Amino acid sequence: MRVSRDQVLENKRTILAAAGRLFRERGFESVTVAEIMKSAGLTHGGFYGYFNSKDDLIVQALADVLESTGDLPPELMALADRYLSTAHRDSFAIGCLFAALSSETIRQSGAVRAAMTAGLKQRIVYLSEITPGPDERRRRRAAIGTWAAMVGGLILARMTNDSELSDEILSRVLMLWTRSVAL
Amino acid sequence: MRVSRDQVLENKRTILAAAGRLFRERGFESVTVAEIMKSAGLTHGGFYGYFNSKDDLIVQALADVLESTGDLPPELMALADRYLSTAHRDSFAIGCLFAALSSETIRQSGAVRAAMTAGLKQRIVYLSEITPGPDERRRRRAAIGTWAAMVGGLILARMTNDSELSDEILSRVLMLWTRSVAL
DNA sequence: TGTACATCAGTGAACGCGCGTTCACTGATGTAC
DNA sequence: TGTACATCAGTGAACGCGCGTTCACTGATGTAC
Repeated sequence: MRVSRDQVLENKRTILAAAGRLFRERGFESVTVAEIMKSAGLTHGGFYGYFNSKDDLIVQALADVLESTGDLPPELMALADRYLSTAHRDSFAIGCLFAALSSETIRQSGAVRAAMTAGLKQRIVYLSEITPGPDERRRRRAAIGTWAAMVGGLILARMTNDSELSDEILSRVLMLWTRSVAL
Repeated sequence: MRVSRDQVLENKRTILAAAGRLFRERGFESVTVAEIMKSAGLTHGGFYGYFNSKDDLIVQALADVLESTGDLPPELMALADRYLSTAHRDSFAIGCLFAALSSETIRQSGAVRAAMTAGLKQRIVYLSEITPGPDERRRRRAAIGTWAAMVGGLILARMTNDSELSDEILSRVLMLWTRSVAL
């Protein structure tokens, strides 16, 4: 059942996208290779034609998600508004990789952590650019603080099973640093 | 090989402490029941005399860690200084539960998430008390923002495998909100 | 352009292995007299 | 207080099950003429 070369390329993209979604939804460990392949419309046996191991897939899937950042708002308020929205909180599968997988990444291989680190650096640079401030050092410092608060807020809002507290965390984190940016 | 009732109570404490350490170090899934029991000086077969399941142990171990908060500094600066220290970043096993397990907790059972939520509420209340501010609403809002930034900062600092960036995140998050508190 | 063969992407059964959980057994602790 | 028996915490072998990974096979694609 050989398929065309174009089909191979498309299959790889499909597998990576499925893995990116599933990992964010359920974490690295509980998602199986067979599930990912099925989600991509294939059987598990073909997996090792595309990747050396599950770990190899994780690295490539993370890089894939981090590269295709989608449409980031070019303005800080809009970005924070969207990032700290209940919609983002409730959509793991297509949401922020850091909020979904950060504490699991800690225990992954060096290659996985390197992929996440590269993405983190990109985001800090991007945030620095759209953050107001008198000079680059202070803009970068503010950007790191903002990013930490947003990621931490989203993670805590997702962690709790008390929906009222969850909403409160999102809105208060947003409110708090909105004011500090306005200063 | 029956043991005394006092020994039973002590064994349970030992098991919970070992589980608390191991889970923070390596996550819920990759730590095995046998490992936990061995770490407590017992064999795995005895596990189900103490707990109904691994999930039951997770719930109890989290509650155990969250109750024995240890010695929290009564002053905000000291707390943040310690929380965002490189020492805390590098000691998973005895460090903050939220930074170590937050994104894994999201996928756990309702009972596990409830245990973490209770701990989260306690911390927010405690932080509100030691946070300066004109009224309670604003102190609580500041406390939630501070906590989000601290947890997020620690998680991102642990996630990256670039030690320079990691140090930078810790120090800049600390610096940033130190200034906002001082305002 | 059409045909014959070589290549190789995908299939699905099978493999080890490790894990959570169960269970018959052991022997020290607790109890009744 | 001392003795005889019942209890039950702990042991370690065994069980299913699911997972990552391998492999012989299939048949459509790509290539050489």
